[in-house]
Amino acid sequence: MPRRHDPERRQRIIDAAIRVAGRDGIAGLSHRTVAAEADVPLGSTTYHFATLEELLVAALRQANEGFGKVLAELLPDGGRGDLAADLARALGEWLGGDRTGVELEYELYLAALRRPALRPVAAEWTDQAAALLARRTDPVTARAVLALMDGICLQVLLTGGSYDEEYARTLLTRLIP
Amino acid sequence: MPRRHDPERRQRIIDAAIRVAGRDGIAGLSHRTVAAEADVPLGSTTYHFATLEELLVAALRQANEGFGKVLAELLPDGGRGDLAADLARALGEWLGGDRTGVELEYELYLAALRRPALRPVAAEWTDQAAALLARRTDPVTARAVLALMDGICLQVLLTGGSYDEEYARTLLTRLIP
DNA sequence: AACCGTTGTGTACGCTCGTACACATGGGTT
DNA sequence: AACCCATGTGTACGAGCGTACACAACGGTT
Repeated sequence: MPRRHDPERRQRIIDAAIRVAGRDGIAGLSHRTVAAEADVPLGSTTYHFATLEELLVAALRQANEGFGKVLAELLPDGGRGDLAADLARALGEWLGGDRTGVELEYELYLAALRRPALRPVAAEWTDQAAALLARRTDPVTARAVLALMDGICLQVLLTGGSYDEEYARTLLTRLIP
Repeated sequence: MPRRHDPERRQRIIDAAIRVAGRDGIAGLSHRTVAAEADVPLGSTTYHFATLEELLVAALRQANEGFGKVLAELLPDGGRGDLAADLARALGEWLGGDRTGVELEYELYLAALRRPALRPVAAEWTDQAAALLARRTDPVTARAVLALMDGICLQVLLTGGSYDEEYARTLLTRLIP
C-alpha cells in the first residue's frame, strides 16, 4: 500500500482531471477515469471532491490561472504598440499549433452555460482578462475586445475553419477607438 | 399496441430530443430519455438514429432552422435603419425573457467544439446568418457582427450577468463602418 | 393473393456510473 | 504514550446506459 499520506493528493487529482478532460472532453470525466489517470483509488477522488462539479470548478480555475499568466506576459504594463496587431498575433499563436489545450480551456469555460456553479469562476476569468486588457485601453473597449476575440475563436473552432490573422487584426482595429 | 405505422415517428423523436435537451441539457440525452419523452419504445429511437450523434445533428439543424426564420423576419430585405440598434434590440428580446430556448440553442451550437460531426451544421448556420446580415452590410462586417454578438451573448450567459442593450449598440456601431 | 423489405417492438446482456459504507492508518494534539 | 480525527482504501449495490437481436406487423410490389 504505497503512497499513504500524500500531501499533494488533491492537486494530483486536479491535474489528472485536466488531462482526462483534454483527451476525452468533459463527457469523459468520471470519478473512476480521473482516479485511474491520477493512479489513486476510487475512494480518494470521491473523498476530495464529493461531486464532479466540485472537481470541474477546481479544474476550470486552474486552467484559467495558467492562461492568465500567458496573457499577462503578452500585455506587459508599459506596452504601447498596436494593440490590435498584438492580440491578433496572440490569437494566431494560440490557435496555430495543437488545439487540444485550446479546446479544453474553451470547453471548461463554456460548460458554465449549463452549470451555474461554474459561472462565478467564468466571471472571475473575464474580469481578470478585462483588467489585463485595460492596461492598454479603456475598460469598455477591453470587454468588447474580449467578446470579439471569443466570437472569432468560436467561429474558427466550431466550424472547423482556419484562422485569418489579418482579418482579426482589421476587426479589432475597428473596435478599438 | 397503438400507433403502429407512424409516418411522423422520426420527427416526433427529434422534437422530443429538443425538449429533453432544453430541460436537462445535452448531458440528459439518451436513447431511453428521448424514447420516454416521445412516448415510443426504446427500439424505435435506436432504429431511426443509430447513434446519439445522429440525433444531435438532426436536433441542431432543426433548432437552426427555427432561429433562421426569426432572424430573417428581423432583417427584411429592404431594411435601411440603424443596423446596430436593430441588432442590439433583437439580442435584448432574445435574452430578455425565458432563457431556456437560448441556452438550448447555444448548447447545441457549442457542442460542435468536441463533436466534429456537428461542425458542418454549425458552419451552415453561420453562413446562413452571415448571408442574412449581408443584406444590410458588407460580408466582412456581417461575419464580424456575428462574432461580436456571439461574444456578448456568451459573456452574459456564462457569467450569469445581465444584458445591457445600450452597451451592445455602442460596440456594434463601432464595428459597422 | 403472395411476398418481401421497411418499420416497429420487446427483452436481455454487459458495462460504467455515482454513491455509500466499513475499515485501515498515521500525524498532530493533549 | 494515548487518543482522535482527517485522510486513505477496498468493495458492494442499484441504476442507467448503448447495443444487439429476434420477432411482429404492415404496405407496396409483383
